[in-house]
Amino acid sequence: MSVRQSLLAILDQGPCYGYQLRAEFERRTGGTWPLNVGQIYNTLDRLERDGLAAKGDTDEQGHVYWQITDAGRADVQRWLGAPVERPSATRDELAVKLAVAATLPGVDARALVRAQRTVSAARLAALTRTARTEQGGPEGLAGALVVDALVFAAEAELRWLDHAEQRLADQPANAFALELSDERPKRGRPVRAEASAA
Amino acid sequence: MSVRQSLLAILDQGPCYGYQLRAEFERRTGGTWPLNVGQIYNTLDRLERDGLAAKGDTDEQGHVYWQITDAGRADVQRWLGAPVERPSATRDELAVKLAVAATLPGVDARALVRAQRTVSAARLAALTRTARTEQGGPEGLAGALVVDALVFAAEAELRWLDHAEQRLADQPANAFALELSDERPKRGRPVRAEASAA
DNA sequence: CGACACATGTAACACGTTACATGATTTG
DNA sequence: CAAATCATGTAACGTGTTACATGTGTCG
Repeated sequence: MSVRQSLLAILDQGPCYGYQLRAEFERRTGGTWPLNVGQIYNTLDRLERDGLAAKGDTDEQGHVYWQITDAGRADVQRWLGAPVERPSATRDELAVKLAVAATLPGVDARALVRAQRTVSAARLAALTRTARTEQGGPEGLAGALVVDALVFAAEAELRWLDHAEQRLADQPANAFALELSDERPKRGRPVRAEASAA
Repeated sequence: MSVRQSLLAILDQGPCYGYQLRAEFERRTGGTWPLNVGQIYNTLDRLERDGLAAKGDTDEQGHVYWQITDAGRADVQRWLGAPVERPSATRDELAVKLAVAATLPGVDARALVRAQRTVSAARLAALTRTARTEQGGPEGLAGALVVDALVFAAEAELRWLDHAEQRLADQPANAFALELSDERPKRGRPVRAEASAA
């Protein structure tokens, strides 16, 4: 969703052609997330399908310019006006993995945590290095913002891993282990506690 | 990817039927991420297509049991053996949005940050409340692990938002603003600095 | 000329997600 | 009986992602 919305927001600044949109997106996000060009045209087609953008004129140089529509402008305003809501928290791949792994009887969860920690720490170090290298100027500022977000997230990941190892260490070896539940749940209407309305 | 892999890892514990898989997944992740049942059957079909699981026998009660295959077992081992690698950092929806928004001339980025902060703080508070309520026992432990991950992430998000507001406050109002770049990049082979190998 | 970047586009796929249809079973 | 849950499954869609085909213009 964020690519689509970002491209639309950029289109709101004025007509653009495909390659230009990619350049603008990468410029405004510090080049942290490279975009496959194909995705641009893809997304543009979908925006057109949804009536948020329209294929416009073609340059003397052959550049195909796209324009935002009124509906698109409204969509951008809605996007910028509303905070990002994570649907009961986006599933975090690492958290899912660790939680599931910790409940598997045969798995050494602590080893997993330690291995992950090494990788995550290396990533944080690399990010910190990047953060120091960030340039000045508007583009650099935006880029710094993004890198900071990644740094903060990486730090949180590390803290969580340490915290998780502590928890695992506090418990006997297989305290998290879960066998497959054999309970055959009874079908049918469950027993309700008390009377409901009317 | 995490749902798919998790289901496969659970299947590695023994044959399961659809509903059971959902129950196991939710049990092992503290019920934090509810799963639509349809997705289970969907995923099972895809696992079968990829040769990682196979449709097995049917119960007297009509339960359709699925089994993991050898290839599936190998896949689980690979999954558990390798750390989670974020492809140059998964795009963070909030970071993208804020970075792009900050570079749009007409947008009040600080207001955006403040609005987001309110929402994020509320989420953190709710999570903290959940964390306190977590139950004991293996399931509770796994659930606590997950909630902790969310708490750490939410804290990082808040810290980043504050940090971002600081950065925005330090700069003159439109320091981040970026016009559409008018540079028409020249086509053709770019000028290389020096000679390359061979 | 050949390599390479610019530029547009198509086709397919992956995973996740939801809506819907169907039926059995149990309980109020 | 009616309602609710358990249970299986189908069909469609959305975004993101990649591979591929095609062509143009420039520079060495």
